[in-house]
Amino acid sequence: MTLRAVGLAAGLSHNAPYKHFDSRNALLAGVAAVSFKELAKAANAIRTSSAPPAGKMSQAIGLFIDYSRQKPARYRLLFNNPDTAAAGGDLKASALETFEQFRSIVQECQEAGVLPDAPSQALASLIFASAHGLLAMEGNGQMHPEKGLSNVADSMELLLGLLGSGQHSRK
Amino acid sequence: MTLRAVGLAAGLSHNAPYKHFDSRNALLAGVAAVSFKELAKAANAIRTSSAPPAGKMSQAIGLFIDYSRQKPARYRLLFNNPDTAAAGGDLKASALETFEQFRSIVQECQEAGVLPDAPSQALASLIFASAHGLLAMEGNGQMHPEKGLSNVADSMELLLGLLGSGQHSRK
DNA sequence: ACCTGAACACCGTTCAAGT
DNA sequence: ACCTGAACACCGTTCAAGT
Repeated sequence: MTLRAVGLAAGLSHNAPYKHFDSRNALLAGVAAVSFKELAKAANAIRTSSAPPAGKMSQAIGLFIDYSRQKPARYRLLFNNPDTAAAGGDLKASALETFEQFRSIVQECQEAGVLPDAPSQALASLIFASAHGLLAMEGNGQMHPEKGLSNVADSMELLLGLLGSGQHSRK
Repeated sequence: MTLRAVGLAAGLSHNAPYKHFDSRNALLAGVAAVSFKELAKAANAIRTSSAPPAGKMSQAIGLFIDYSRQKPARYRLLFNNPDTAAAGGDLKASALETFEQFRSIVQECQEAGVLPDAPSQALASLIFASAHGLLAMEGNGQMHPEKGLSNVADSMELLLGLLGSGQHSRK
């Protein structure tokens, strides 16, 4: 993404963006902030739905997978960018809210006996990091069938299945 | 990394690199190729050591963690770069060999009953992707203690512990 | 208040020319 | 065979100037 292309797309000069943002990074931080707000909203809709815990988990994972595939550059901006991670304010708040929705779903799964006992934050972080790693590899084109890893969704199902087996439902 | 800096560091002109590599990407692919060869060698040393399977697994994970921390840019070049992933030849061969060493260690762990039954390739890919996701987040500065995820090694121990529990040693 | 145009210091890359 | 210097088409950023 070049600032010159942004100006052109807006029908303005190549440095018109500077009248609205301090720098290229500031513009990207603005984009990341509104994107994280959307994502937090979508995650909240999943968490507050009437689906069973395991269903919410699948939907949440699906949300990240779809986002990464439909908007790969945006996904990288949100989840694979040091500058975005270093930001504070609204951006950080929305990012933490998104994670909190996910953590809450993990906790529901634990209470339903489909995920093992462990601090829900640590387990949620681990599951998210796994999805993130798989999506990063897919985005980089590292998903070779030779590695037995040709599908993010299947890999996440394997993970959740292995974590879930050995659990007993406490319903 | 700029080609001009490379030329300067070698005491040559800014475009001397073009006499040895077709482009900036080609130079980076060359660096990636030798780096993957080193990594494959280190992974092989771990696999053929006399440590128990679980110990080899810890050492292999530690190898990636140390590499990411000591040479973060190199780690990203090897594991987070579309151009590197798209390369073939020596580079691809060394990358696949590194993965094969890791897969073999995973299989040993399965046979020792410390990792669950599953296709070893799929399980190895999943475990590696998890480590990769955690390392990417650490490298981006996304490892906030607020998320209960302040340490890559601890998170991987949690993963391996959860995968291992429910297994019975078959020795 | 918002925008433009020229300019600056960088890039990767190309190419003619040197030894 | 290997290297250099000038040049080209890009960047992000700055700044004086326009309305």
